Amino acid sequence: MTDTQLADPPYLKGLNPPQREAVLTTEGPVLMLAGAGTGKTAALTARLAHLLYTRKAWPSEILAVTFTNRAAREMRERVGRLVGEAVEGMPWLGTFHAIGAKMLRRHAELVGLQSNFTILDTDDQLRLLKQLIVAADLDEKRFPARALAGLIDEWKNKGLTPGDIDAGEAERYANGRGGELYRQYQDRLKAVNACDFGDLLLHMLVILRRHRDVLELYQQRFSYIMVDEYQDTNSVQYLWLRLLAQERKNIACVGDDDQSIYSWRGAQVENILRFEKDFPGAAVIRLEQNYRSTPHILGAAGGVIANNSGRLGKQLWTELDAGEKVRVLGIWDGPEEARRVGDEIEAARRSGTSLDDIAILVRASHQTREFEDRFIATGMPYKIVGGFRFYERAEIRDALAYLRVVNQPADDLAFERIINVPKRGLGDKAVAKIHQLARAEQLPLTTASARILDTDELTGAARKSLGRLIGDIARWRDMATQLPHAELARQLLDESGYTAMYQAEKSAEAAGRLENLTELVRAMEEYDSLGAFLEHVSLVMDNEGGRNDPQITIMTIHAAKGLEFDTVFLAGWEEGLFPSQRAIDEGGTKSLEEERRLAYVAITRARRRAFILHAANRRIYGQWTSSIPSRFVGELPAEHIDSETSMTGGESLWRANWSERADPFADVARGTGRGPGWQRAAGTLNPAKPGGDWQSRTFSREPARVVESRAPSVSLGNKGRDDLAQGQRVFHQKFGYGTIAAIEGNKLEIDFEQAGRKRVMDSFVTAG
DNA sequence: GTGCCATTTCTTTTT
DNA sequence: GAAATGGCAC
Repeated sequence: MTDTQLADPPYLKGLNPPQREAVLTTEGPVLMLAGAGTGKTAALTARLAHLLYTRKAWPSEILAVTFTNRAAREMRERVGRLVGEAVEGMPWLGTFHAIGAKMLRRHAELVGLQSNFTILDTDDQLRLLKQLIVAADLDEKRFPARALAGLIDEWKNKGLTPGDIDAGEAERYANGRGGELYRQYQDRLKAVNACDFGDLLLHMLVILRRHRDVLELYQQRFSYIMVDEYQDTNSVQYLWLRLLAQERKNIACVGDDDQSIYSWRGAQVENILRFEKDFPGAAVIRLEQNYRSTPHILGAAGGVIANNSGRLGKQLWTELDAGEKVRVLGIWDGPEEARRVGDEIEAARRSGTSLDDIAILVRASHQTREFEDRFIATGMPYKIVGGFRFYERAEIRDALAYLRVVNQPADDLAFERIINVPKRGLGDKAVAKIHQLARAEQLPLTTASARILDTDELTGAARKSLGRLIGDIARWRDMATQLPHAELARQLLDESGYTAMYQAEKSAEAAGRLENLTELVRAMEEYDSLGAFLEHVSLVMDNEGGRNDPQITIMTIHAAKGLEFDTVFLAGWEEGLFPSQRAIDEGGTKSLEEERRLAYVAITRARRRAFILHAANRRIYGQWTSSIPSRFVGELPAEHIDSETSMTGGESLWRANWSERADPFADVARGTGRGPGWQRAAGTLNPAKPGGDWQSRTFSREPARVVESRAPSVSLGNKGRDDLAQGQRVFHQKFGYGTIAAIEGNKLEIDFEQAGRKRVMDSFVTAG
């Protein structure tokens, strides 16, 4: 044993030369090109440990960014194992969004927010946008909120504020009104002291650009910057990093261009391809020894990805034994796929593989269902990662909305969500009135509600129940300062009648929802404050509720990135599903190459055994449709796979349908008009069946209905009114004409000709 | 204002 | 096939 080995700190043990180089090259820019399974995380964590161990930096001086919460958690754990307690002091290890949120809370006022701003989820975001679309007198059918949300997200990912949107960009929504709506949306967010996911990064970028002092503060603080999955950074993230690294240039980025699968979220593979230009003199280190997979698995994955163009190119190699070939199974339909996977899992379990080492990976989250049905029937323990997540469940979001209203009075979206849940007789009419007042006076909905109670705008029942709600909220806010927040949540759910609502409903579903609420309250106990808990919830949509007995993991390929399993089942490798129809129809080669990278990521998750399945028939939108095997199946090198089919009539029927065609994909690729490809594929399967009916259905749409003008009945600025005086005749939507008897601030006492004397807000009347 | 039934749309992928 | 929306009766 040599001295150097003796002197080696523990974190260098077992690292190969390039990995060591990556760890020890601490100064200056470093690009680590790390293929799948090449020990990238090991190198990254060792690097972190090295910086701490050699006292080059304090834990709080290292910025370490990951993409997923899981990756952040894993890194924290692994670093913890290497350096112990010190990891506790690493406040800047996390996802881009978590770090963005943390910074933004400190500087919120610079972009017109308060530091307790709410982070909106997609649901809130869509509701808000819908309101704006309706207010702008647009047909929400023709211009769906989703489309606008996607566009705004895209802009934010590019680092564009409303001011940066030119006419050409704005043209992409509602005949050029996209920019205007974007601005309105941002204004509304500010008004309710909220921001969306994109804002966490965009606001911070704006701040770093505009405020030199803030930028310098962080440039000083972060002696070292590390970025995981660099190939998935989008423009804002890139600009962010470039600003922060500009001074010291100690930035280490890790990535693999072959695993770039987030371009739909604005990721720019170019960022990684351009790194050496951005940071001249960068050390480029390649990790090419694969420690994860057998040669057959690597060969299969390599054969597929080789069909892509413009790759940086890496030569992955392994010392492992050849192992088993990848098995390609052609089966009849979706249920058989689930059955077949279940059987194979049973067999694997009998031969000693733990269920924890097995994963089923799918392209789209709805595919998990088929497996769930089967596994529930056979009693196979499984867990679904992604898909429907804990914090996205309706009851959880309702409960959170209550807490948000308590935590942040201006949270209008949360208030809207719970105002009539459980039902308390406050329907559209009442809500519209509150809205009207809130808009006219620029008030949060809760304040507007309190004010409207002073008037006769609302009738008996509604008024009473709104009064009670507002009173409750005030009381809960009071309680929040005294009670532990979990206890507050318990009482709140009780007193609001929310739990009672589900208790009254005696279904199994309701029981599950109540359980979820209990779990929510339990989870809250782990956080220091209500604010901290809500922050966690909005950034981490998953609840890592601990279960320890072995179970199979079912998840999307996207969710699986960065993970590995002994045995992996890749389901649904059919044209139209994987690659997805969208990719085939719209994105051209670029999208198809991304799908192919997804296939590459999928295969390389496997350590020892991989199964690839494709079904001939599948139910899509509730209709049975035929599909042909994915082109990626055809790209698997023959020497690395074993194919079999369980189709009736064996290989022959399969061949009769597909193999005789020179190019089985020609029909699909050519297409015959718009519409889902499986329908086109079905058409080619069954030429006798006319393809016209669905087409005519698509095109014989009735002309879009003209939406009635919904101009606000009262259009007022937020200034007090100087057009009203005692004795003046005024008009009120509900009470009709009347004469002002008294004015008290913005409250009016009016003698109505029909309705008698009432108190109303001035914003509800027009000078008559 | 609420509840029930008919019609329509929808499926990528995540922070 | 399901979930969300829209129309209609109570």
